[in-house]
Amino acid sequence: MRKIDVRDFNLATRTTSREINRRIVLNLVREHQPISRAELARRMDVGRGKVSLLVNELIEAGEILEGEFGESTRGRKPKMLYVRTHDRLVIAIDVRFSRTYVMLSDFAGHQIALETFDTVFDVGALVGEMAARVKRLVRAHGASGRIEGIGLVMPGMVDRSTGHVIHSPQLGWHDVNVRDPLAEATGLPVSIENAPIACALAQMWLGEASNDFVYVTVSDGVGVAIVVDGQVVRGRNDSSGEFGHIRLRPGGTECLCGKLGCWEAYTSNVATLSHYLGYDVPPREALHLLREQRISVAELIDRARTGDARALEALKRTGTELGTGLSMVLNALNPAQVFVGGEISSAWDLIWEDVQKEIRAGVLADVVARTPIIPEQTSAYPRLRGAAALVAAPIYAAPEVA
Amino acid sequence: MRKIDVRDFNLATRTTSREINRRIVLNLVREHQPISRAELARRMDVGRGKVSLLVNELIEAGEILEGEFGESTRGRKPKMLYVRTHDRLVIAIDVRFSRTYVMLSDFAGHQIALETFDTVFDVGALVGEMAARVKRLVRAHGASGRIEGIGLVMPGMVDRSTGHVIHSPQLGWHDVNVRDPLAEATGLPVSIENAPIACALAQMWLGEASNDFVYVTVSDGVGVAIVVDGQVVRGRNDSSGEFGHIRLRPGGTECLCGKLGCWEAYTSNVATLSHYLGYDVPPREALHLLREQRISVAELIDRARTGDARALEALKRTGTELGTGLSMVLNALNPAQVFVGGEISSAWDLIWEDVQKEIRAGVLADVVARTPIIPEQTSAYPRLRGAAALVAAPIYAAPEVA
DNA sequence: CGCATATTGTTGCATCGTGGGACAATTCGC
DNA sequence: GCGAATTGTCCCACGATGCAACAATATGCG
Repeated sequence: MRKIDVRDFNLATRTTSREINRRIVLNLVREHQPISRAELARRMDVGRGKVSLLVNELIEAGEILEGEFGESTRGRKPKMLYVRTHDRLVIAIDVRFSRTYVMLSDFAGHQIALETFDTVFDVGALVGEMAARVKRLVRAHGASGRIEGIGLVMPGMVDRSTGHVIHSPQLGWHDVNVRDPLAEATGLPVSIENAPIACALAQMWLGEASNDFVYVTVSDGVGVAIVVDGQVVRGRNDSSGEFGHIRLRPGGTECLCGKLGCWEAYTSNVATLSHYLGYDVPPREALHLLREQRISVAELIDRARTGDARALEALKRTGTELGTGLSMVLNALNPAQVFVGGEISSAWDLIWEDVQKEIRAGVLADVVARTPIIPEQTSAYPRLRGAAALVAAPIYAAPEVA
Repeated sequence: MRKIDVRDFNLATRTTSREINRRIVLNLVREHQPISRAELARRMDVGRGKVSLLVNELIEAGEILEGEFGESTRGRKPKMLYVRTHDRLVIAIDVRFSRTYVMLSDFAGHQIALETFDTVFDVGALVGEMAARVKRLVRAHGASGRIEGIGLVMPGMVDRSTGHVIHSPQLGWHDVNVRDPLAEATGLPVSIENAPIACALAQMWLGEASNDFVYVTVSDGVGVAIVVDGQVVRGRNDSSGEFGHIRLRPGGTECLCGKLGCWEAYTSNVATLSHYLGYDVPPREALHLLREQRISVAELIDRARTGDARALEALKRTGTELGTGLSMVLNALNPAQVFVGGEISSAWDLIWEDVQKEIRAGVLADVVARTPIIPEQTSAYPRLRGAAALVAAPIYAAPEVA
């Protein structure tokens, strides 16, 4: 039951019904491919006549295509339908503190080629480097299809509508327009998003997520993307999901944000490192060690697996703190699923007990404690898949109505 | 940008476009009444012809009505349109621990008559008493219109779809069906909801709320209703918004829920009382004092206003804790507005500085600290208005599409 | 093979929606 | 009294759904 916003509503025009139904068909094909027209008609509970019309329009538009004939126990064999993905290409870019990743993928997020380079902090230089890589990738592997756009994941706070990076401590940027220069340099449309939301979009459009979930990213900091009813919750100032800066302990450890006792200060990669090195290492110093790759969480996990008791202890401590924070998220939002991304997820078998124990202790109701918590490995490149999803999602999203 | 749920979608039928546009017209009239057909056409950017059709259908259906002629600088005088509310009546019921409130109101939430009685904890007796009051109110004041339904606000966790009270510590109920017996006893449709969500609905449909906000109720406990994009966020187990049981301090004060250090344990009415009486009063005892009306927060506020320094100190302490918790909510959701309901809101002038100070300290970005925090007086009967909104809202809500 | 049966996909028509312009009714200014 | 502006209604072209009939195709069985 949704209230209509009388200052910003969408009237139904003559073609609205058709658009809605066409989009539903497209999504049904996406989820159930291969699927026949008749099967679609059964699932949608409408006549095959209308489905044929809608399907033919989608084929015309290049959204879906007909494949081989399918099997049937009796009667005419169905012609199976697929979403067209293999020859629709996407450039996905993930800018991180140390390195920038540029991937060429198809519309389903399948990797075709991947390049990386050292991130440069000057806007012009960064855009130039990205554009050069894009052109090279397109020249080398772009023959198999059309490039539909660029999805760009930036660290920090971004304004999706203007394409500006509003604030990025990692890059030292304030209100920098990166979308338009990149679009101009490449001639491709660019969508920009921050990392947690991109990861959430990847799960929603290319993964296994339901329509109401939360994606927690654990890296230098801790970010949370909130998805309600299939929509990302952005908040009034594009700054929802800052669970990382909710205070876990009054007068606790100093956080990179300057406040004391933030959740992030106990469970980020920086914090994990601090757990290992001992608390006399201040967070900024631990951050520098991490960034200069003198030590990494991945290495810590290696050490823990090969018998380093202190490393294991540090990870388990992070797990405990992670569980405490997750119980906050669960209490606040009661999502259907929680995804956890970041290096720490590859130590999930080592820390899960500790995570779970804290969740059980911190959550109000037993059913909520049983919310599925799903680790996602960094090796799956969730950020890059998210960048790809940025380009694909608008094609499949529901039309805005009423 | 919303993802379509392929397991639960709504096809556009032949009449969908009309329904969408009719509902938009209804809401425009609701917000801008009195308004003419021509003005509607301008706001909607469509021809007056279509608006006339839609308006006439709505008049036929009894949703809106024509009033007197309006003014215009030139040309034919417009016939003004109004939402029909005065002769559409609603029964609003608010069941609280000590007393139950039964109100007869019109569709706009305007009170026509109000009765109260001591809450009885036996389901049958409670339903009987409620039904008797409803019948009496309808006999006495119901001549002016048709009763469209009953909105019932229950303390604790409710399942809106089944009409069951799943868990109510205040009443000592577990999984009790209260909706169907009341519907049968009165012959009226009954909608059931918990208190925070009802208050949020009242603000959204009868008040000044935007489409993305949060309603914090402070009473025996602390509850938060979350509204995103004009929709209430219920969560997987109908238990979202339990910010009250996020831990503020490890090993802190015992909460009524049994855990230690919950926000609720520091800012509920029970907590405020504890601040006044001194912390050696355990929460259950403070709760009993409150419930037996040996002392109330309203009285505490009176004392503070008449020079009782300890009372003022207790309130300010509650304000500080309230601010801490609100900063959590702001960090987590970045809503456009926050409403605060409960007895404490009538001491807002006394505590606002303390609230604001904590919000400033606890929130990550300055803009977020400037989120409007709006106290709502209990004298406005937000729960009862919410109960009324329960009946009215489905009439005005957007049709579910795609 | 010949035929009944079942299934898929297409076509046609009735009905109901928007889109847009012409038209009558009404009021004000000159 | 007349022109101009404004409101509300009417009408018709076109687009979308809803439904049923129809053609195409495959299987099973005598």
